[in-house]
Amino acid sequence: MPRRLLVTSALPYANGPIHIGHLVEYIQTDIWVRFQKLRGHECRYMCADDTHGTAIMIRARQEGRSEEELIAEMQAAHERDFAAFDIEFDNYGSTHSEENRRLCGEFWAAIRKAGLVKEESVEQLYDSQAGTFLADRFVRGTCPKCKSRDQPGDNCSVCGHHYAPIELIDPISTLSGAKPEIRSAPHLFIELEKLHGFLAEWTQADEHLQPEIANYLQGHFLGEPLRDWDISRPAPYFGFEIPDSPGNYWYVWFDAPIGYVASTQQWCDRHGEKLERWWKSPDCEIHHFIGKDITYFHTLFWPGMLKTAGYSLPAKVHIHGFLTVNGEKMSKSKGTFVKSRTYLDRLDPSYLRYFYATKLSSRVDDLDLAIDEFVAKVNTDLVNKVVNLASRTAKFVEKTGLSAKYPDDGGLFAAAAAAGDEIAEAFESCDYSRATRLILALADRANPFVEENKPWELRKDPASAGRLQDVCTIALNLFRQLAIYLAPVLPKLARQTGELLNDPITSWDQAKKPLVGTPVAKFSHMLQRVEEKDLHAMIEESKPEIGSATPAAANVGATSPAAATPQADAASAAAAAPLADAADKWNDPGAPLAAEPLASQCTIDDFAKVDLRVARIVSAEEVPEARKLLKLKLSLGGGVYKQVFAGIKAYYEPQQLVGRLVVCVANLAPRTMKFGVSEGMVVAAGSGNEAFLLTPDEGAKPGHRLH
RNA sequence: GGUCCGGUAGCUCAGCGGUUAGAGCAGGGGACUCAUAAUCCCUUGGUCGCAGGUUCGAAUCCUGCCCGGACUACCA
Repeated sequence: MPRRLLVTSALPYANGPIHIGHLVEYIQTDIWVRFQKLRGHECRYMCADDTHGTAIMIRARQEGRSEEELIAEMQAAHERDFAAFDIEFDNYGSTHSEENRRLCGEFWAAIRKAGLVKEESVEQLYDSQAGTFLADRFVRGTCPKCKSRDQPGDNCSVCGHHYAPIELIDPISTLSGAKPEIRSAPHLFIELEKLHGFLAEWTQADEHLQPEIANYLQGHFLGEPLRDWDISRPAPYFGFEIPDSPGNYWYVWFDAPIGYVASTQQWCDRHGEKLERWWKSPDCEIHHFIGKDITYFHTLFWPGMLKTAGYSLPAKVHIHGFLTVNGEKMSKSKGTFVKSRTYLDRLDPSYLRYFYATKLSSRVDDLDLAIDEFVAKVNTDLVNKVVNLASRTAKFVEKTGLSAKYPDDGGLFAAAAAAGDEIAEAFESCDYSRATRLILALADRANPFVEENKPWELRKDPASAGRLQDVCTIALNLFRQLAIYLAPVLPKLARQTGELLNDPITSWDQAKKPLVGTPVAKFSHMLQRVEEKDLHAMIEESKPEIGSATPAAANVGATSPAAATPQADAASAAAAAPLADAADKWNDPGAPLAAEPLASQCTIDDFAKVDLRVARIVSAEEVPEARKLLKLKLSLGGGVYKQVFAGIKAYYEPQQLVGRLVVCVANLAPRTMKFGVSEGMVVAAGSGNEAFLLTPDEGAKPGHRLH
C-alpha cells in the first residue's frame, strides 16, 4: 500500500554558500526521499531559500543593491550546488514569495483568532546612524559582569555570562561604529504557554521525535512555563509586513517554516494538485529533516503554529548532529570549512554521499569526516568491491549479453534478494550506516564467486563460452542488486548500471528478480578512485589567506628549545629511577611517585598550551559555605588580577597566604562555581590529603611565565 | 555544576540476557592476474572503561565511579 509522504529539509539561509556541513542534511534527506520513491511511495521533497531578516538587509545595503537581487543570486548558487550533489527537490522555492506571504497571513489570522497574540514594549539598541535596531550579532561591548572588553551582544566569551545587548557597558554598533541608543518599540508575542498541554503531549507521543529529543524537551522546556515568543520586528526589516500591525514585520523564524508549505503550494499549482491533500490530509505523512540547532523551532513553535492553523502535524521530525572534520569542529582557519564549490572542483559528489551514508544513524550524534577514513571507505567499499564486480566481468559479455535464463548460483541471488527487507528497514529508520553495512556484506559474498569461477580462464576455451556467459550473468546480477540497494545513496551509479545492462533501475523490487537476456553495453569506469592528495588540496584551498596566525606560531617555536631541556631531563631521571645513584645521598622514598605514576608523554606543544605564571596572592578569604575552598585574588602585576577558588582551605589559613608568591595556571578556562567565577588555578604539590604551594626562588616577579 | 549520548581488536563499528565476543579496514603469510596496484584464501590481535550487584548464566540488566562528546547554565 503506497504511502503519501511530504519531506522537507531545513531552509538554507540566503546569506552564505552551501558547505559540506549543510550537505549532511540535504544528503540525508535526499537518500530518504529517493528510497521512498524507489519503494513506490508517493513522496515529494520540498525546500526553499530562507531569505528574510536583518542580516540580508544589512548585507544588501553594504553591497549597494536590493535584497531581491542578492537573494536571487544566492538562490541560483544554492540550487546549482544541490543539483551537483544529486540532491533532487520536487520544488525549491523561496520564503520571499507571494505564496508564502499569503500563507503567513493565513497562519497569522488563525493565531490571532485563537487569542495567542499579545503586544508588549521591548527595549532594544538602536543605531541611529545606520537607521536600524540592532540584533545581538551587530553589537559589541564590555561585559556587565566581568568587565571584559569587546564582547559579543549575547554572551561573554571570557566569563560565559549571558546578557541582553542593552546590558552591555559602552556598546558599539558593528555596522557603523556608532554608540547605539536604547529605544523601545512595541513587539508582538505569541503566548506559547497556552499550547503547553498540547505540546507536552505531542512531543512525547507516537515517536514524533527521537527519544533523546523528546526527553530533552520534557526536561528542558516543558518542565516550566513556555516563554512568549517575540515574532515581530519593527521597520526597517527585510520581510513581510504584518497586515494588522503596520510598521512591524514578521520575524524570520515565523515565515521560514511556513516556507515549507509555500514551496508545496508552488509544486501543487504546477501539477494541478490540492495543497490540502498534502498538508491537511491524515493520509499524508509529513517528515522534517533538521539539524539539532533548530530543534526548538521545529518541535515547539512549528507544531504549535500548525495545530493552531489547522494543518497536519509532522509525523516525524528527524534531527541530526553536526559535521566535524578530523574530530574537530569545522574551522575556517584549519580549512575544514569546505564550501560545496570547493569540494566539487576536486572530488566526485558520490564519495560524499556514500561516506555520509556510512556514518549516519537515526540518532542526533555529531558525524565525523576523517580524511583517511573517507579515502579508505570510498576506495575499498565502492571501487574495490562494488564497482569492481562489473569492472571484472562486463567486458566478457559485451558481445553476447546476459544469458537468457538465470543460471544456478548456489543461492547467492536469492540470499541477496531476501536481505532487501532488512536493508529497507534500515533506510526507513534513517539508519544508513546499517544499510550500507548490510549491502557491503553482500558485495563480500559476490567477489569470491567470481574468484571461484575464474571467467578469465573460461574465456580461453571456446567450449566454455556458455559457462562464461552464465558466470558473468550471475556476477552482473549480484552487482545490479547492490546498485539497486545503493540507488538512494548513489543515484549516478544506478543510472550507469541501468545503461550498462540496458534496463533502467526504477524500483526497489527489481532486486528480487534476476535480469536476463539483455545486451550489455561497453564497460567504462563508473567511479574513479579518490586520491588523498585531492582532499588535502581541497583543505588547503579552503584556508583563508595567510594572516595574523603567523606570529603566534613563531612564538611557540621560540619557546621550544628552552623548554625541551627540562622535559628531557625529567624523562631520563624517571628512566634511571630504579638504579642506585652514588650521588644521591638523600634516598627519597618512592611512595609519592608510586601513588601517582607519571602521566602519558606529552609534546612540547601540549606543554606550551598551559600558561603558568608567577602570581602574588593579594587577598585571601574564607568562603563560609564552602567545605574546601578559599577565595583568592591573584595579582599578575600591572593591575591584572584573577579571582581563583582554590581547594586548600584545609591546609592554609587565609592570612598566612596574603602577600606570598605562587604559581598559577593563568589561561585556564574560567569556571563558574557555586560561589563565583574561578579564573585560574593555583598549583600545589601533594596527594589527596595534603597540599604544598610552590614558591619561586628570590627574584621572580608576578607575571613571569614558567618555561 | 546539570542533562543526555557514548567507552567492545591499532582504526571505524556491530552485537545489547544464552555456545568459545564478531565484521570491515589496517598488520602478517600465501594464491591469482579478469579488474581502477583491484580480488581471493589463511592469519595475528580483545581482563567488552573500572568496581560492585542481580542471575544457573552479564559485553548485554542495576548501582557507583572514571574517561570522551553533545547540549545547557544558579537550572530541568
